[in-house]
Amino acid sequence: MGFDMQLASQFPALKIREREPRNEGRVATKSRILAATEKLFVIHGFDATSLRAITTEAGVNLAAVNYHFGSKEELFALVLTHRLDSLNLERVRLLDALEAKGFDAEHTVEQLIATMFLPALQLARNPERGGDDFLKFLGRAYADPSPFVRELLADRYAVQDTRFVQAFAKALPELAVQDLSMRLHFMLDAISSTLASEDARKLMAALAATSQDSVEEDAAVLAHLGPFLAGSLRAKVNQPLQQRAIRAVLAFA
Amino acid sequence: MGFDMQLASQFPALKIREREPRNEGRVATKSRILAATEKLFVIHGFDATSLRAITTEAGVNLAAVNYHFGSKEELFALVLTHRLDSLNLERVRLLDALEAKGFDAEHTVEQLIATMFLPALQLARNPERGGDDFLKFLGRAYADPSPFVRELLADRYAVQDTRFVQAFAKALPELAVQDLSMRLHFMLDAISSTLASEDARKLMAALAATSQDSVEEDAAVLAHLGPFLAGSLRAKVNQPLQQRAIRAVLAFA
DNA sequence: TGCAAAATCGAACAATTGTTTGAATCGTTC
DNA sequence: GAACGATTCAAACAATTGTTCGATTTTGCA
Repeated sequence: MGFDMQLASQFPALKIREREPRNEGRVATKSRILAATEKLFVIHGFDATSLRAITTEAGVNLAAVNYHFGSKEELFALVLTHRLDSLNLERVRLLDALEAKGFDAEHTVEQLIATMFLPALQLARNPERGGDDFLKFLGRAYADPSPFVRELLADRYAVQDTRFVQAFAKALPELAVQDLSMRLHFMLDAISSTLASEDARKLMAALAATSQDSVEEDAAVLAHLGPFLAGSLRAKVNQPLQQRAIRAVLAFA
Repeated sequence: MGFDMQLASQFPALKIREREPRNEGRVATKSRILAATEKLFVIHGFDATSLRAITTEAGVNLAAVNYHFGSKEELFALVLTHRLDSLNLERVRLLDALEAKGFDAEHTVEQLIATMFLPALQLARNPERGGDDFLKFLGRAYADPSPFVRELLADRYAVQDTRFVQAFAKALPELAVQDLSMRLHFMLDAISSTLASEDARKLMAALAATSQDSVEEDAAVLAHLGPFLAGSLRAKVNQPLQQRAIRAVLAFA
């Protein structure tokens, strides 16, 4: 799977032995730890997941984590970025392809939304890439109060975020940057916390259940997500009639 | 006061009398703990906030928490529910008032959204009720992985949630329950995680900054939030043209 | 003022945390 | 088979956690 190569490129400072692992045992220890980490972080978060819980789940010695990964934080960062980087690359690749081809003038927003979420949907259906467990993990990470986790995510997302913000700004020139920024923020917050929430994920699974093909599933989910999110992005601000309606509520407070 | 206390502890023989009114001492200890707890939970979350950090911040003895509140969990529950209950009561009261008066037929959704969020906006401006620190705290609590926190919130919100879901369902009869449920879920997730995020809160503050009056501030924020959220709730699903646009994206994946 | 109850205090508790150590074991190469 | 590095292992590390204890001080009411 070439995990060690990714490992080395992402964390050059990490102490990794020169020698290629030749037996199955070493690789198995590392990957068992990674699998157990992903599983347990999903459930309990970063702080509440102990190394002992991880090593017990993985069936390896406690010291193995520090030996192979250096520290708990490095382990966490590796588990997170390992899959997240490929997800983000795919997102940007898709955006590049769409921009090269040109968007449908009428549905640029829907297409941008589809571009943002399609890679995640595909990842969710592929157990090899972590499946929907990883998405849940990602959602948890977004909500994690630990400053270390927050900084890590901010770094990893900074680049691709600006790409999409620019694309949306171009598609919605009539929307003030303030409003666009707020709405995109809402959108991403909603998506990420939804990924972490069990019932919402079941709901989305139900939306896709009617379809057979996996491509059809994606299309079905996006057909529900897209208009909903696009509607929020396109809404006009500050219409006088709405203002009056809101003041009717304020009158009672 | 702090000076006298220091003197008294260092030289008990001096017996300095700080003639405080009866309960003031007790209440001061309790409320100082509550204030410190709110502040620190906001920053670090439930697990990562130690009782020692709380008691140091509050300037009280470590044992005071267990003496006055029983346990860390009970302290947390008290801090949370103390303010949350009044917030939810206000929400439902406002909903009752609006339903009694009758909604504007054209803007029921905007009015419902205003009803949901106005009490929170008012609380945010009132330091006596916790100010926006409490909202931030609430947002954190929503995202907390600790099962104890999640169960606590589920209990507290179950009742009022159904009230609003029913109201929205009545206002949006053409929307499938599945979709309404998903969209409301998204909306609440977005709001709660936004409350916990520093930059998003500044953004909302900027929206309100143009106004003088506090009522005008609320109106301004709701004028930006309302259409945005209402737009998402009202969006039509599954339009053929949008379907085609989405498939254009799928073609690249 | 005196006395019981309430409150505060320092100290220690047992449990758990991430990490380190040094010896034992395994696998590969000479 | 010997040597050597990589890996595993049990054990202990120091630090931090929530909680409890008994003594002391403060307070409220007679």
